[in-house]
Amino acid sequence: MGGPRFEPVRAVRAYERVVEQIEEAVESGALTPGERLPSERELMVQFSVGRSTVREALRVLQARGLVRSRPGDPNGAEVLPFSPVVLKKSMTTLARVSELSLGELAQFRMVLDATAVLLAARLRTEEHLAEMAAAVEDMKAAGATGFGAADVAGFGAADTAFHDAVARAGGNKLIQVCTDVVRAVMAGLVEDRLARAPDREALMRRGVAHHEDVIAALRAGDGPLAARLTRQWTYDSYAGHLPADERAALRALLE
Amino acid sequence: MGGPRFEPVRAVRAYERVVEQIEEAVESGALTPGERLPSERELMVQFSVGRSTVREALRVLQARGLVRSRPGDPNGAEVLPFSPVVLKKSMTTLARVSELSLGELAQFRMVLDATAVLLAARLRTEEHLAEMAAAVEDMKAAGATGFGAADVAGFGAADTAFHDAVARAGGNKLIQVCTDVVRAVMAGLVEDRLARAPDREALMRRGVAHHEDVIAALRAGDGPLAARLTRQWTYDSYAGHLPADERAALRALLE
DNA sequence: GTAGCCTACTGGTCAGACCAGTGGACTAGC
DNA sequence: GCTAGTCCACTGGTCTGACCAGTAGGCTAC
Repeated sequence: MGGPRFEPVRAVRAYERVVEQIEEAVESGALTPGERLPSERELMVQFSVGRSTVREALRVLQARGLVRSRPGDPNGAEVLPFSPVVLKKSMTTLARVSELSLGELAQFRMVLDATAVLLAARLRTEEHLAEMAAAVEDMKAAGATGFGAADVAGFGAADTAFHDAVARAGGNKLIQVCTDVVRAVMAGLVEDRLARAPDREALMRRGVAHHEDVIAALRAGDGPLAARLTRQWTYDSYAGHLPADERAALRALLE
Repeated sequence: MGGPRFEPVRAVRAYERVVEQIEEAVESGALTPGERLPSERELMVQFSVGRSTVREALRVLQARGLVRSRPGDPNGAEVLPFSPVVLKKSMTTLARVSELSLGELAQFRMVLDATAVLLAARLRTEEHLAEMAAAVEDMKAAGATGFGAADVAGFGAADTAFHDAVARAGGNKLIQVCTDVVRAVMAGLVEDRLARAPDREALMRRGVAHHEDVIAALRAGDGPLAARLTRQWTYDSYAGHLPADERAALRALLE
């Protein structure tokens, strides 16, 4: 302990203080989603700063997904409910600049998807099961009409709906958001490969069968079985796209 | 298919196009971390927009963690390496507004930590093991000098260093970042409870023993054992802070 | 009663100005 | 020759004032 510890003085910009105050109001619940902020000209009076300062603050808040502003709107900026788009954005950035490999994404997803179904086996309701069944029906429909690009997209949307229902049934919002984000990132990496796969018809059929097996396991309350099925499915889906070392690592997670 | 599909025309703001171009340059690697952007006045010429537009674009890029600008810097804004602070920020927001419970965080962390050690058992090098051992020594040191608030903080820092080394050994950057973020969020939720715990001395001692067990398992290459130890440790650490239903869900993940 | 216009707002953008801070060039002193 | 100090060109941060296009609600004329 050598005397008083000085901290570097950090110039705190005016717009940062504006951001802080509004952010605090939103996160503390003083401003709820759907409510409106005062107009920029009103805010510049309340904070006694210039309009450019207000605007920069609003830009930051918008980038964080807290508010949205529309030109011409007679009301001010709208407070938004939380949405994972910012999380998705930063995770996509992480994937791009950190060069996340497909294998790392697959590991992450395999583990979290398996956890989601394990939890869902305990907590699922009939409504959840019905939603999953409906999603599987959509997958069948997309598979029945043909196997063009639109159908592959529809199949993917139904698949997402299925996993979303599972994640909600599991009751863990963090897992729900993260698996959703990673699914989107991975879809961006392999979508064209999948759409052009010559055996995509067989793949889709096996996918439907797999999801039905999972629903059956969830209905029976057999979490470990559902988790095993999910892990195996993830492995089967991506192992073919991975180099040998990443494939081995993924296999190690199968248990 | 009913005729051409019209998309809603979205007014694309000028600053958004500026953001896009710079973002693309950064993510594609045309601009590498440490490089400098031109000054705002130079950018406003290159993009032929006003300075406020340039500034709003830079604010957005700064909020996304891509650049940083300092007043008075004769160079322009600096391109930053990826850092998980934005990810952490949005996950913290998720935790606050979505009311993520401690149980959800614990589930997430238990599963990912266990995965990290499982992978680390396969891929760990002697350097990784040495780093982990050093972190454990730091934990011992923090525990030996006393049990004040500063020592608890030091203990936590060493604990973070340990888990960071494990995650790096596992080779999955996504898991590394996510566990780090969640650890920070959870620490914010329970730190005061932990610092005031009357039995924190015993807790810290058991923590040291646990981490040494994990290192031994990793050295032996026994991933499943290391994973089991990790899960159990997470459960023991947080079960006491959870309501009954969340505790039961967490126990279900122990396997 | 309704279609259309009018108007008072909104946010988006620009131009220009000033300030405080930075860092490099330049210079005076040793 | 080298250092300490000054100076200056330039930076980002902020404010002012202005204009435009878009929106919504009220008003008017049919």
